[in-house]
Amino acid sequence: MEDILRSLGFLCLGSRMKRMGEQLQADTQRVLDRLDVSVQSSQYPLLAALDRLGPLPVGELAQSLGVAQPGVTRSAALLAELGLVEVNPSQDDQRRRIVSLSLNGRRLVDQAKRDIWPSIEHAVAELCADLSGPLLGQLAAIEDRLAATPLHRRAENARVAAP
Amino acid sequence: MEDILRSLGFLCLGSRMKRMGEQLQADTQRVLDRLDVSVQSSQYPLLAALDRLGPLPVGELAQSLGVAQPGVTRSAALLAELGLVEVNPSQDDQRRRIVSLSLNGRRLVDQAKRDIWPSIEHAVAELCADLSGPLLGQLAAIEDRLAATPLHRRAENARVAAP
DNA sequence: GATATTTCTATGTCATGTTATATATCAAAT
DNA sequence: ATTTGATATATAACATGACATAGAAATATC
Repeated sequence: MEDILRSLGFLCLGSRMKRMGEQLQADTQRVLDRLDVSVQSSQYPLLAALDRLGPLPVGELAQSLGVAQPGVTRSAALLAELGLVEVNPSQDDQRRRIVSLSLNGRRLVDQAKRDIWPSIEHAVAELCADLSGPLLGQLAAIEDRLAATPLHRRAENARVAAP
Repeated sequence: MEDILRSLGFLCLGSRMKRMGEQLQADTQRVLDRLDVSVQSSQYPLLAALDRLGPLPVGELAQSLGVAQPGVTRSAALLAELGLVEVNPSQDDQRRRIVSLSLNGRRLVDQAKRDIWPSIEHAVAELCADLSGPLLGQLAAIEDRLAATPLHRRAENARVAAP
């Protein structure tokens, strides 16, 4: 069955990248499910940003993540519901709401950094290893590799192989 | 302001590709808006598939596009609402619903193929031109180029430059 | 100092993707 | 021929992205 997005080349590159991204996120989800916390894989960048940059107001968080502000407002509310982040008004500017990791959020991130993220990173790096040449070719190669061995299986192997 | 997805490298490649795909789609939308039809850029792959492969049942269309079947059911219903496709039961198998371009859909695709798609394809190709090396580097270069000159402006230039 | 403007966050609406499941039709098996 | 199972599509429920805009708070202007 012909893959139309691939056939269309540059014309539908946006759709194709979005599709690949969703695929990668879904596969990543399966790895993350080992942590018994019901956080979607798409929420981890926000947690990672807070881990890396410290508490941030909503707007700056949105900028760091490269998404629109309402998305951050909603994600933060969701994660606050789960008890992973706290949202507090800023001292000096009452308009700003500062998002920060809660104690549980801190624990989750630390555990993920130790137990899960390295194997994911390793699996994706392997997925993209030894690729060269034009972008479309590399994307096709990644799609083919993913079809042959899904990411979550690569991550398992990485975990087994790790010392 | 640090771009977290970029900093995280392989770990959040999925989120990053999804973000880039959405950006490209949004930019493409602005080019497509010249056609006075309210079709989202994400619907064009479906139309292009029908143009390229001819009438197809829902399931095969989903496979060709690499998306789940319910998405195609919904998109087809939407495009049928707009009068761009027709959905008819198959002769030999009453379970199957065959999706095909309507007369208006045919017209729209022909116009897009003539007036719009070439400039989009050209703009995206230019965006990705002269890139080499590892994937992450190429993605960063594309992000930088897009930030410098959005795709819709590249497409305009392409249109002006074309003979 | 009152008013106007700007800035920041929240909310409403929509688009589009997913999974799980219901429904309808076809095919197979007894 | 009737029942059983498989297959195709539709629907429901949910997640997450965008944009537009409302509301609150800060800042600027007069």
